[in-house]
Amino acid sequence: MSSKPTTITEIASILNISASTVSRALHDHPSIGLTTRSKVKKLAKELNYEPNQTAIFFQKGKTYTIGVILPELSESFFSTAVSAIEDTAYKKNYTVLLAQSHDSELTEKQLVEKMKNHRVDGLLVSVAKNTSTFDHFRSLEKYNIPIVFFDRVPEIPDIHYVGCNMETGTIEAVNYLLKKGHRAIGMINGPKTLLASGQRREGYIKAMIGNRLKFDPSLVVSCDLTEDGTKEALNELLASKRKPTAIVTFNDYVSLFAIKYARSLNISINTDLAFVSYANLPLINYMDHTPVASVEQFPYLQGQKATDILLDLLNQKNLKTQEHAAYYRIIIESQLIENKKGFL
Amino acid sequence: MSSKPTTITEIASILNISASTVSRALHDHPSIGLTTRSKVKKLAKELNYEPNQTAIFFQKGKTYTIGVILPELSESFFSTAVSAIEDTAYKKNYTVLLAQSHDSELTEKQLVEKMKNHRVDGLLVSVAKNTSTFDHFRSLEKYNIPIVFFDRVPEIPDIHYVGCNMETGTIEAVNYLLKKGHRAIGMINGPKTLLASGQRREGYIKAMIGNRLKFDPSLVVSCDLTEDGTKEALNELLASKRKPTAIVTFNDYVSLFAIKYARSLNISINTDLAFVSYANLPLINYMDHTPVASVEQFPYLQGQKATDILLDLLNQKNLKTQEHAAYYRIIIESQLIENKKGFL
DNA sequence: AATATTTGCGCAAACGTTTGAGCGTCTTTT
DNA sequence: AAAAGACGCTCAAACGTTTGCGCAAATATT
Repeated sequence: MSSKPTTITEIASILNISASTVSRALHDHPSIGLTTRSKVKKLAKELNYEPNQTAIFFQKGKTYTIGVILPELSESFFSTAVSAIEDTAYKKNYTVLLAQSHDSELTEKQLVEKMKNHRVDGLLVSVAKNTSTFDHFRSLEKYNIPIVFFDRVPEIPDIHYVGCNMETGTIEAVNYLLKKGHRAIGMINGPKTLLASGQRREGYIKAMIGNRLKFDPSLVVSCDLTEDGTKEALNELLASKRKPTAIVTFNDYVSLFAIKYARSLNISINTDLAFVSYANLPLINYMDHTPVASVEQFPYLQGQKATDILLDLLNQKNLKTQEHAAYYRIIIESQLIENKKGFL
Repeated sequence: MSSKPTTITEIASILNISASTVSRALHDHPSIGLTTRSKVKKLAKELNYEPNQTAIFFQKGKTYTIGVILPELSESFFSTAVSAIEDTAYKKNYTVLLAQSHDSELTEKQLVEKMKNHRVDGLLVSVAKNTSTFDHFRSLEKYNIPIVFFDRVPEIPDIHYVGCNMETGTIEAVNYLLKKGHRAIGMINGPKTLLASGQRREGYIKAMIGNRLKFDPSLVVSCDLTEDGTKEALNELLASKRKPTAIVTFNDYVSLFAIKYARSLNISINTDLAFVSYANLPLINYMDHTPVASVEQFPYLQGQKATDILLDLLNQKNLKTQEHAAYYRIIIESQLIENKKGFL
């Protein structure tokens, strides 16, 4: 019934050769003759030999596991990012250990500890929205566990990351709205701890100034990304002197919260008040009242790049290249996508 | 810089005792005296000792990894199920190896092979929608790797599974519509390979007959769950002699596709044509035109139960209980949830 | 024909932990 | 006081693989 898997040693004893020869033969080591090599491979195939990964992991002192810590798996952005991470890692025989911080700084810290204990080879992190200290990540580097941040990148120096530059997309977004005739353009931004919030703000300012318009700080408010927070933010904007006719929101969820609330105030979406957002979630395809445009952040690409970088770092470590040249800072340019829905 | 982690042997040599004593002390083995035990634990804490998992995995001949194969991670149902699996597994020191079949039978087979090679201890599977043969799963059992199916459960005997009984929810759904006065109730069902499709059909029939209504087979059509397939199915229903005033759809996506298409035909949703669906996706909260009710399938609970069962099976295996009593068949009753939206 | 080089393989150690068996030493029982 | 038992610890093997080193035989170089 439960036939034990074949081992290298068994193959060796059957062929009356040493285990090391078998190992080398299977790895096409040049010092093994063609005849024995083919004999070994033939028998291995016959016996359905599969290398014992746990033994290899142990022997190599590596787990071939990369940890992934992100806020919320059920968010479409992250699940497609994970999908990319998974695909990329699998191709190089790496396994993905997944964990969600649920956007809590405390949980995030605990997870970092757990990952360390699990001896992951490296870590991919998208930080919780309110994480304010970053010592827990620094400590991992002491253990020689490289970290690559993606998407939610903290504003600290000397880290590897791949992020999406929100500035370009934001400039495009504001320009788009200006072209449509809007002048009072509001922004519901995210928490100030996030790099992306700063970029959005910068993009907003640059676009305004680039069009010889003055920047009105009261039109940019931040929120905590919750439904209630969005309501407050929208109230604030609607109460401002120059009532905006268009609003750029931090992401699609905020946008949908805002749209929902605005409709409850009998504001007609995209005629009285137009929305532009970020993320371009698939659920937008099902909606009736949606942002007129959305800034795509390329989650699959981000996940892929981040994993590539991490695997590269792990190889560097292998090669004992103590001085890795520099920090990877991959920036993907965001891109405004106009929302072309059917007639809905 | 890269301080190597402490090992049991190091602790042993510092205290001038044997490694086995240290190991036993840390595990509170009764044969170790109180004094040495506390000495060991104290030093272990000081040196920040963390057991080398790879060594333990290797030694125990287990990977402490459970594989998860599911169709699509980005579907909200599965991502919350994975969330549950992850949580449950982590508590027992298990790691989750994730893979997506993208609803392809071929990919699924390849993944099963990969999982075997990775020596996962057990497998959690939700099958691809068109998987028709199941030998690839059977072969794993020969290797003593237990499988627990969840949600998308194949219709084959002698398997462990946790599923959601769609019959009850469907009966509730049809009763609900009947109560609202509908008489011509259509159903857009899923592929016939899925157990859940049969259950929905059964529930539909039982509800009709239970209300002394005759069952009209032309009102139940199946579709492949794609947008185009949904259109076809809806066309078919609309063309039938008794044009339905309400439709029960296989899941929320199908429902939304159908609603989208129906609106394009100028059919007024929930007045001309009411929809009831399954899954109760969060995105429903953002929609304007949604099903009036949805059958909840409890993804978190399913993931949790399935993991519990798998871990239990793994323990049985440990205890060399060759004859495991029987097959786990956990069935969670689905439940109709009325869609109480604000004024939207 | 003698020396140098290559080719093909085996030996043994190493990775860190767990665990059955063994063995002194101290305490208890008769 | 001798036998029996409990206690506390050590020894050594085992898990499967990789890899530096060494050694013989075959081949190539003078």
